[in-house]
Amino acid sequence: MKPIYAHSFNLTPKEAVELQLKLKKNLIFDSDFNIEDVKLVAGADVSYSKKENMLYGVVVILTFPDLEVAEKAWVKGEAEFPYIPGLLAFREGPVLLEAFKKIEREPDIIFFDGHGISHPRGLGIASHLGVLLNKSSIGVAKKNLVGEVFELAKTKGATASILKDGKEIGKVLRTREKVKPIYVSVGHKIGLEKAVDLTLKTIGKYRILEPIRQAHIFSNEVRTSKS
DNA sequence: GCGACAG
DNA sequence: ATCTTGTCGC
Repeated sequence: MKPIYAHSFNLTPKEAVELQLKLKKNLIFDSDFNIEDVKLVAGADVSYSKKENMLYGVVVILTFPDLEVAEKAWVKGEAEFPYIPGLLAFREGPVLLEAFKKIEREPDIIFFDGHGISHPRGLGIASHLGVLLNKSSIGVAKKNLVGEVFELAKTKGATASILKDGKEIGKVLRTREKVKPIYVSVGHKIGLEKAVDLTLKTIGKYRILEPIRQAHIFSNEVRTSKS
């Protein structure tokens, strides 16, 4: 995969915020995305070596709806931007984009480990990289970042709104009965209902959806064995 | 000023 | 996220 847009990630936090506001204008919501046409889904994640200050970005391609791993790519790169809530894409984006360049198969959609538009300025890592790659994307986080989260039933598949300024910016989703929920928001080129629906369809036997789970496992493998 | 704060 | 041991629960 190749990004259609490119920009420097070598920015100050203030410049990064300004860029987010510009990139946000490229977001497309609720396009004619069809879950029935999905053949391949991607999961992207990053692991970090504190000792070496290195990031390991990985992309895993899974078949859909069978969820079998079909392709993997990884890239090691120096962590040049600090972790700042709201600016995660500037830390993890570079190494993930390099990993996407190595991927040969074209996924129909990408799941990112982090938020989409459920973000202080409406442009989390899933939205940001979705725009640069011109690809449908969904943000799936394990913790909330902004907005008010409502209670949800204990049953698998239960959802509740994440509201900010009176608007629904994402959904909390229970992926397994009585297990902590995950936080789903639109990244790019898809609507919230379909994003939640597709996320639920990528749940295997665990709390975390298979695309992200496999990416997480793989990123830890490359960090601990191939470094 | 204070508290919150994806990975 | 990483570092890091044992421990509680299905």
